[in-house]
Amino acid sequence: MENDRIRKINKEAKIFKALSNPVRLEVLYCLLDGELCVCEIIQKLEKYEQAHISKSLIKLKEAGIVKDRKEGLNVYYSLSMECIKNFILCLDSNL
Amino acid sequence: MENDRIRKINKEAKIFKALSNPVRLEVLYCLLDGELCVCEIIQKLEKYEQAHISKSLIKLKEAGIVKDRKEGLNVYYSLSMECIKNFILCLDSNL
DNA sequence: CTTATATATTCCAAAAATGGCATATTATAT
DNA sequence: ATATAATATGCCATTTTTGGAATATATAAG
Repeated sequence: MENDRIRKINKEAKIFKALSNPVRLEVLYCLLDGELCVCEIIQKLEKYEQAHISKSLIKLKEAGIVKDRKEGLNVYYSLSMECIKNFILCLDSNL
Repeated sequence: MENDRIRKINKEAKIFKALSNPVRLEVLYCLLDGELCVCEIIQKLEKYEQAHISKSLIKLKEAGIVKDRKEGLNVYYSLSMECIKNFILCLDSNL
């Protein structure tokens, strides 16, 4: 159906929108090598506020780019799309 | 230098931002199979205004995603990054 | 039950994106 | 010089995003 195509495009647009912000990209970079808890990401990106990083992760999650997993007090995030990592690395080597 | 990293991230964010809009994505889809002039894109996407499509192409161009080539009255646009097509196709098969 | 730690949420003003409409530019042909 | 076709640009009201500061929630430990 034509509507499927439109739904797909909108979903893709949402993915790209989630990636269109430098802070969210930095957060994503942190996850390229594997799962991290929020606190570890906060340590790596200390220049940003905790709330900012939390919001960034949630936006990435809503777009389906990362998934999360709760363990005690911590929440662990990791990439959930193979495509994304490849693309980021491809961009990286071409910019 | 650390600044290089930041410049790179900002450039990537710009690329993602350019792709974060459904109309611009539809325009990009038109170009996946090769070069087209603006008038051909307008025909394919007749539901959108000419000005809207023109602006979309320019935004994609500013992000470095497409390049253009003038020939008489026409302007031909085409993809300028290999990564992008691969990523779009990968997304497409996973959504 | 109180405290501490990790993470998420709310509120909000400033900044940026969106898209419609009108208009401008550029190139070609007559 | 004029007309026409293809494309780009400017203006602008509306919507959306951004990020800071404060606050809330959840889990664990004492």
